[in-house]
Amino acid sequence: MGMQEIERQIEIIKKNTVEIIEEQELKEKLKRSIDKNIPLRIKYGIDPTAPEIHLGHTVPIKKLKDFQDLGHKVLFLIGDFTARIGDPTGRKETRPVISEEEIRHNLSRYKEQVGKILDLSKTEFVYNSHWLAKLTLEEIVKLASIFTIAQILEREDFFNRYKSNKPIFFHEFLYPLLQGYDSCALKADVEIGATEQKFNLLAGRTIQEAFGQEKQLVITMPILRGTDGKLKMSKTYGNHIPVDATPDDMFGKIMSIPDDLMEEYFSLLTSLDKTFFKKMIKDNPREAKGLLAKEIVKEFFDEKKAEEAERKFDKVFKEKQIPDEIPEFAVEKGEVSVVDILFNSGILPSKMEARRMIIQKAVKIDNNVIEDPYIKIKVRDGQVLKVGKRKFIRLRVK
RNA sequence: GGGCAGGUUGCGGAGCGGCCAAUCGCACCAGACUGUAAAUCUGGCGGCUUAUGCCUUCGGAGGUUCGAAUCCUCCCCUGCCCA
Repeated sequence: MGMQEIERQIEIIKKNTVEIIEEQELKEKLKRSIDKNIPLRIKYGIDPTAPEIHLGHTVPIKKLKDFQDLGHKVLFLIGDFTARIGDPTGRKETRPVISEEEIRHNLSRYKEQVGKILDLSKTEFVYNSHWLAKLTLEEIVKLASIFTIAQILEREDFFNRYKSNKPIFFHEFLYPLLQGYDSCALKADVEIGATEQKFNLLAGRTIQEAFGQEKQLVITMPILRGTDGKLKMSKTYGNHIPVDATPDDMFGKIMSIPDDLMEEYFSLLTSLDKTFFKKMIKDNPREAKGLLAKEIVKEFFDEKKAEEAERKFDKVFKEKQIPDEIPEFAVEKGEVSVVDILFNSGILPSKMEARRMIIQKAVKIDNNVIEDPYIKIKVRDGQVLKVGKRKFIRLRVK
């Protein structure tokens, strides 16, 4: 049974991965795990400053779920200490220390979101401040002595910044070292991360070895592109789909992705058969996208919610009707400036913007385009004001 | 510590005494076209009760000038080179 079980597990583990370093080590670790009945320790770390998980994060988290289903132990690392440094991207510098309270708050949010994929009762949440805050200077120096500057500069981000005369702060060098040290502290057998994490993940191996531990396996997962179809999904780029979006919102966002992205989403975010969805994308892209959206919503909510989201979506965008529930805004009796309504209801950020929208014929009342930016109207109770394609507001007379 | 080059509206990057709310590209928003797609085309993209008007903005604080993002002084920050 041993060999077959190993092969079975490897097949599941390999799905959707970009790279496994080293596959031979995986076999050995699995063999020992099965023989001795000791689960592998699977590490995955996140940055707790942004307590919002999006579909991009779910790609590696789904891999964790695979491991969990195979009986291994998932260690979900909250990088509360490393967050103070910030994973070097050149975008942000040292971040403020987050408070105990924020951490606790964020953790509950994480659990809620991660719980949509992982079995929380089998997941251990750990904080790296527990060991990193206690490091002595001596230990830090030892850590720093494991790498040369040239090695650290191999990291793509550092290299690019160095080359283009952009600032690299010394503490940023610490980030991969500390992340690697986390692997020691956790005695990780496997660390999972997106491909962009490869350098940090490999640092874990080096550091574990330097500390006399067995090296962790590194499994890299593809980076999901965002709704724009170009850049990686990230809140900073505004192209993300949050896990805790409403079903309707999630559905809508998925429908807005470019066609080219469908295959990637099907493959990384659903468990549908590849031949099946490939054919469907080719034959009927619109239908395929609808199915994709429904499948993903179903994964995070349930079938009923998914179908409802689809219905609402079709209603607004296919049939061009007014959505079921829209926000209301009360206006005075008598003549009211449309610009004022647009601004005061919060639907647009400024009056200038409101005027521009009207000039661009983006504003409609009960489906009649408003042309005059200075017009005042007498509102009838229940009229619907529409801006662009997706902003609606129902007017109520006070 | 010294020398040089820089810090401009979300980002990149022009401007270098008035015509600058500030070229342009990206992002974003709207319209047309559609499958709410994408691509493309067009327009917009600091704010203000409607403006040949006013206010805020070009690292920070002062100053010169009728007038400064543009000149001067000091300060802060970044890169490169030297030590």
